[in-house]
Amino acid sequence: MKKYIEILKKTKLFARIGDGDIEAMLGCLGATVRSFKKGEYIFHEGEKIQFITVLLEGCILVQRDDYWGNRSIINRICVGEMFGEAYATPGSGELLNDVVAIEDSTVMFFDVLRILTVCPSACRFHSMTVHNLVCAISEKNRSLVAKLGYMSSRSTRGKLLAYLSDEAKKQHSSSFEIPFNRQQLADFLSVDRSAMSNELCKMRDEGILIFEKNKFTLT
Amino acid sequence: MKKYIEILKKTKLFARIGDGDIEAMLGCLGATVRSFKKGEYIFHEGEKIQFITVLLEGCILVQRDDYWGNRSIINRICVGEMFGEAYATPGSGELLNDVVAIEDSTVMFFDVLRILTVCPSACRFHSMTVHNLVCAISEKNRSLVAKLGYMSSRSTRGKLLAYLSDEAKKQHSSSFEIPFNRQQLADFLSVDRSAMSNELCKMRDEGILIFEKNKFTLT
DNA sequence: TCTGTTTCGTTGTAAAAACAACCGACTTGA
DNA sequence: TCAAGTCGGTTGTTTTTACAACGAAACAGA
Repeated sequence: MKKYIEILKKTKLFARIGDGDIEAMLGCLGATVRSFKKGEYIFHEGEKIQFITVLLEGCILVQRDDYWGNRSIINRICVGEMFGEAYATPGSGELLNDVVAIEDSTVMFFDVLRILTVCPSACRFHSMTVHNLVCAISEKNRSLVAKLGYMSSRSTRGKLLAYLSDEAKKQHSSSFEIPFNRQQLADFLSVDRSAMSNELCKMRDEGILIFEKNKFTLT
Repeated sequence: MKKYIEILKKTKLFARIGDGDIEAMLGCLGATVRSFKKGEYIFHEGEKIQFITVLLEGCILVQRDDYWGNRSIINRICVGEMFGEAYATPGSGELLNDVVAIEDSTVMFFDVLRILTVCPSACRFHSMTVHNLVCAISEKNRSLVAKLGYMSSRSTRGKLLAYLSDEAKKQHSSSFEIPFNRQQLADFLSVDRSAMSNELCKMRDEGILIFEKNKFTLT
C-alpha cells in the first residue's frame, strides 16, 4: 500500500490530508488493490457496485457499446482520478457503462458505505474525506455537463471546436495534446471517424488549426 | 418557511430527516426563499454561485444558448428537485448554463459552505444532510450519463428511441407523459424540431409508437 | 368574437454526415 | 526481415439532417 501514498495524496479524494493520515485511513476505509491487464474489464455494464475506485497506474476508459456496435466513450480516467463514484452510492441502480483498462492498470477500491457511514467523528479526517468526495463528484458532474456541451453542437465541426477550444482553455495554451487517438476522439464525440478526419483536415486547410498526431494548435 | 416543510421533507436533500428537525436546520443552513416570474432568470451563465437550491413551486429549465442561437436544454427541474449543486462547491468555476423559470416559481437557497463546513457534529442531522447531498449529486450525475447515452445515438430516431424507452422504464409503463413540448424535446436531444417531428410521425406510421401531444405509448 | 400567439405537422431543397472501401506510413513481434 | 496489425487520411455514394417556409388547430386575452 505504502508505495501508492504519493499518488493518493495528489487525488481529489485525499486533498488536504497528510501522508500519515492517509495511510491510517486506508485501513479505516477498507481499501483494496487490484491489477488489470490491458483490455481487461474492471466493471461491466449492468453490474451493481459499491466501490469508489481510484486509478493508481495505467489508463482506463468508461465506455458503452450499443446494440449496433457503435461505441461511445463517456470518459477517460487518468492516474489519480476516481471512477464509479456515481454508481456506488446507496440507492443507485446498475452501472450504465463498461469500464475497461486500455493499458495495464492498478486500481484501488474503497467501500463507499465505510466512507459515508462509519465513524464520522472517530476518525479525525473522515469528515474531510466526505467533503472531498462531494467536491470530486461535483467536479465530475461539471465535466459531464461540459461534454454535453460538446455533443449538443449539431455539426461535427462544432463538436470538434467546442472540445478542442475547451481543451486549450483547460491546458492554458493554444497548443496542447489530447488523450485520444482519432477513433477514440470520434467515439468520444459520437461522430464517424472518417468524417471527423475529413473535417479536421478541412479546418487545417482553412487555417483554423494545426495538428500532428494527437498534438493540436488552435490559431 | 413553515409551509414549505411538506415539500422539503420529500426532497432527496432532507430524506430521512423529521419535520421538526428540518425546520430547525433551515436556520442552521441559512436558508432563504425567493420567487421568480415566468421567464425570469434564476442564474446566468458565467455567474459564480455558492448556493445549492431547491425548487419549491413552479418549473425550471437548465439551458444554454450558443453563439448561433441554438438552444440546448440540459435538464428540467421539477418541484422538490435540486439544482446548482455542481457549481456551488468550493473550487468550481463559473456556471456553464442559464437557469430560467418557465412558470412562476419559488426557490429556496442554501449556502453550500454552511452545509459542508459548519457544525458537522453540533447539529445532529448535519452529517445526514451531507450524506444525502452525496447521494443527490450522484443521482444527478447518473442522469447526466443517461442523457449522454441518448445524445450519443447517431440518428434522430436513435435519440428518440433511447430517450422514450428510458422514460417508459422510469415510469414503469409503456404509456407515459414527457415533460417537454416538441421544441423543448428537440432542444433537449439537440436535433432539429421539424426533422424530429417528421421522424416521430414516421415511427408512428411504422407502428413503433403512438402519441398525442406529450403523451406517448410504445408498442 | 376577433386577433395574435403558440404548437405541431408537412414539404422541398441544400448541406452534411454516415458508410464503405482503400491506401500508405508506422509499429510490433515472431 | 517479413507479415500482420494499427492508425490516419482520402474518396465516392447513399442516407440523413438541417433549414426555411407554410398552414391548420388550439389557445389566450382584449
